[in-house]
Amino acid sequence: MADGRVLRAERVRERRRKDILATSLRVFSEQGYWNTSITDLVRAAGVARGTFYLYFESKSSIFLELLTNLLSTLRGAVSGVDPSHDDSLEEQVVAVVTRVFETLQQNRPLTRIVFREAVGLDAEVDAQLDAFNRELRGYLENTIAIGQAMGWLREEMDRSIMATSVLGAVREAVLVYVVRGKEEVEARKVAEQIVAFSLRGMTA
Amino acid sequence: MADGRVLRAERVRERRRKDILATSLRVFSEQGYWNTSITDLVRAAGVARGTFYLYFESKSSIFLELLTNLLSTLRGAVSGVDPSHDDSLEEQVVAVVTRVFETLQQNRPLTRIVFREAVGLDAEVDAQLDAFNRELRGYLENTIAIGQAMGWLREEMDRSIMATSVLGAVREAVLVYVVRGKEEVEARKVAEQIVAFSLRGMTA
Amino acid sequence: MADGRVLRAERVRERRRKDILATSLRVFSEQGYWNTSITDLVRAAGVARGTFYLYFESKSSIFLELLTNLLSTLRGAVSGVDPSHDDSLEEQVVAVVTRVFETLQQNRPLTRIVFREAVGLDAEVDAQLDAFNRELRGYLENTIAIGQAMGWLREEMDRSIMATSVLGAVREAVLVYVVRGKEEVEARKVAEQIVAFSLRGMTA
Amino acid sequence: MADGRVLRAERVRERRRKDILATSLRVFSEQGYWNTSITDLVRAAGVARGTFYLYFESKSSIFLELLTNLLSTLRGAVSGVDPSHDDSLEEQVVAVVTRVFETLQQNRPLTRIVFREAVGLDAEVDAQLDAFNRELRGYLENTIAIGQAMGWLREEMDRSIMATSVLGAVREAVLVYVVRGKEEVEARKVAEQIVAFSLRGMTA
DNA sequence: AATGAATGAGGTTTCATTCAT
DNA sequence: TATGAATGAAACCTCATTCAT
Repeated sequence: MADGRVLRAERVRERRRKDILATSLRVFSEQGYWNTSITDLVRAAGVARGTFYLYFESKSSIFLELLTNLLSTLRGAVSGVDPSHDDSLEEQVVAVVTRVFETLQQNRPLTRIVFREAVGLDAEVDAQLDAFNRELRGYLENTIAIGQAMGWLREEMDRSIMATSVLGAVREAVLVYVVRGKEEVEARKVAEQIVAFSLRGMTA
Repeated sequence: MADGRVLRAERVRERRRKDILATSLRVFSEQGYWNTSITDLVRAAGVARGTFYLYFESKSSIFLELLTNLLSTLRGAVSGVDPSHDDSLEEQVVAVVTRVFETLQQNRPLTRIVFREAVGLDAEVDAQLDAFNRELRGYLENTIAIGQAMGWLREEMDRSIMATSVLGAVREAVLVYVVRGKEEVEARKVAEQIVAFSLRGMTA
Repeated sequence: MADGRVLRAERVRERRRKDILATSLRVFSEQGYWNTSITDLVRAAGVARGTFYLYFESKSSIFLELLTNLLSTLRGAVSGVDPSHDDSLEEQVVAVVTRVFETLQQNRPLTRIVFREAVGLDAEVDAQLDAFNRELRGYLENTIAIGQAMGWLREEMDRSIMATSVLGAVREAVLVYVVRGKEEVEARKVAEQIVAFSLRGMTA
Repeated sequence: MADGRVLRAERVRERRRKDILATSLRVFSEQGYWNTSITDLVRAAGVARGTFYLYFESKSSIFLELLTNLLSTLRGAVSGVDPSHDDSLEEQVVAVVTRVFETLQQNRPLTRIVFREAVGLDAEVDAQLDAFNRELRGYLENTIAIGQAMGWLREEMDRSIMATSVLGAVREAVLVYVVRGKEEVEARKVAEQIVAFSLRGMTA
């Protein structure tokens, strides 16, 4: 009995937390982080000022939580390539880029904020983003190294430049087609083209 | 006589304006836009609070001016390719990217702010950035169109994706080597590699 | 049966009330009234916030109750002198002061708070303190009047001043030896000296 | 010219500071420190909230300043006794007590707050009060030592108790006649009686 | 009776901008 | 023109108290 009550309370609490997170996300994405006040957040969530602080420590902490969620979802979308896999390496890379793209498409508001103004917001936020960027570059350089070892990718090209270029191409595509773009594009198609571009370039 | 006085006053005025702009740029780049107060700016410039408002309308307007300066310098660095020119098209593109890169290297503090937190700061700032981005994409798509017309670049690839990828590759390189990087890299070398990557891809 | 249940509930209730009072006293004395929050009190008592309000009306009311307890204990320690008693008047006064001193020593935490910050806390608290102070002065002036009537104390001295001085001497001793002092002093010895001082002064 | 302007501004500034101090003192003494908000202070002073912070760091800092003022005035009123002086020692002590009393009478609102709620308000405030109390006791014990050396005061009495009792008598008199009392009493008369009490006691 | 989530008034402080000098 | 004191809206956050469960 008592347990039932406690459990239910727990669920309600969790639900309320999610609500505040969700409405805050919306408000942040509409107004931008710096132009959003705690007042805006609580008004949107329909709770009292104090209630906000019952669930979150501060404005930056709720943002950090939103960011952490996105990054962890993204980490799930990124997986290493496997030369012994049935699929070709190119197909595997296309699959990863597609998943990343889809993940971001499914989290457009959040993607929008993170891409627009996450940088320089807060020391902890910066640290998380830096860490994620390092992970991404590490993953990319590693993948490129495998490709080079297999004789698939050119040996003479600087790995750092290649990783940078690929990352930039993907990032810009996200900016153009997810953050700025109005209508949704087909993730797989974009991914295929970016990968084709990255592998074979533009020359005929 | 009076004219001399007026002229001199004009020069003094112009000089002071430049001073405030320069010190504000430094402070913004050190602390970030949102963490910088008018107090910080006037203290750094050594003028009174009121004086600041004699020269600039508001905190966001001085930032807008700094941004406008950078964008106009960048516009100068970007020039169209000319098929009838002596230099090869690739050489011309490398030259443009090199100039852009060098320009940003020479304006590191400003580049840093613009890349980190210019977005979402203010409607006018956003508009300027959007316009510039559109210009860049337009220039790129145009260049690609020329390349395709000459049979130099693949016909079957989506121009928008190509423009996006190239722009992203350059932007990321700026982020990595100018904004984040500690030591200065050789602009020409980076440009050559990005262009090589973009034209011929990574595959052997 | 039912009666037994009711009685037991009553006892539990009383016990819990005492618990909250006791832990609150400790917390108040450690942190001071104004630096103590209801959160501190309920955390220390191990009850829910709402429970606190089942037993006490407000933060100031629990303090008032603590104060009332101390004052009523103190009232018990103060008793009138009796000229027809076997003990000398001086001995009787020494006994009273000793008892007061001991009472306060036994309630150091409470004494500490009352002496430090009871004043200006709340209208009702102020009223209680005023009433007690008036009682004390009344008792003292009365005792002095008896002494004067018996020819024991000087006629020409202002009774109000004498009462004030004695009260102040005792109060300061409490401040120095109970509130501020680390180690416990012997109540009787202090009492004897204060009385000696008050009766015969410092001159040789 | 410029100097005149600067000087005048300085004076205005100083005047405004004094104004805020004076009205704050009044409000504190009327409502008590803890029941007074910055809003109360600025409303009473007729300045904007921000203006307050132009002159004072915080609520506790303005209180600290008021306290420091009173303590420094009091320090001026307390001076050592001099056995070789023409006036008798008793007369000298009476003079000191009178001056202290008068000083406090002239600063009734401030005296009221300090006596009522200065303790436990803030670490720095506590430190100042502690230091002053130690000074007072030191001065008193020293004076008593001189009296004992001259054979004027009893040797067998504990100096600490004597100092405590005298200090308490004076403090209580201040409480009764300055802090609580409605009409002003004659400082000299009270001082004479307290000193008489302290020197020769109450017995006939 | 007991709980603790929710409330919202009110706290202190900051800061972009104005304006009298 | 230059100054910097003054402004006051609005920021973030706390906490005594209430109330649905």
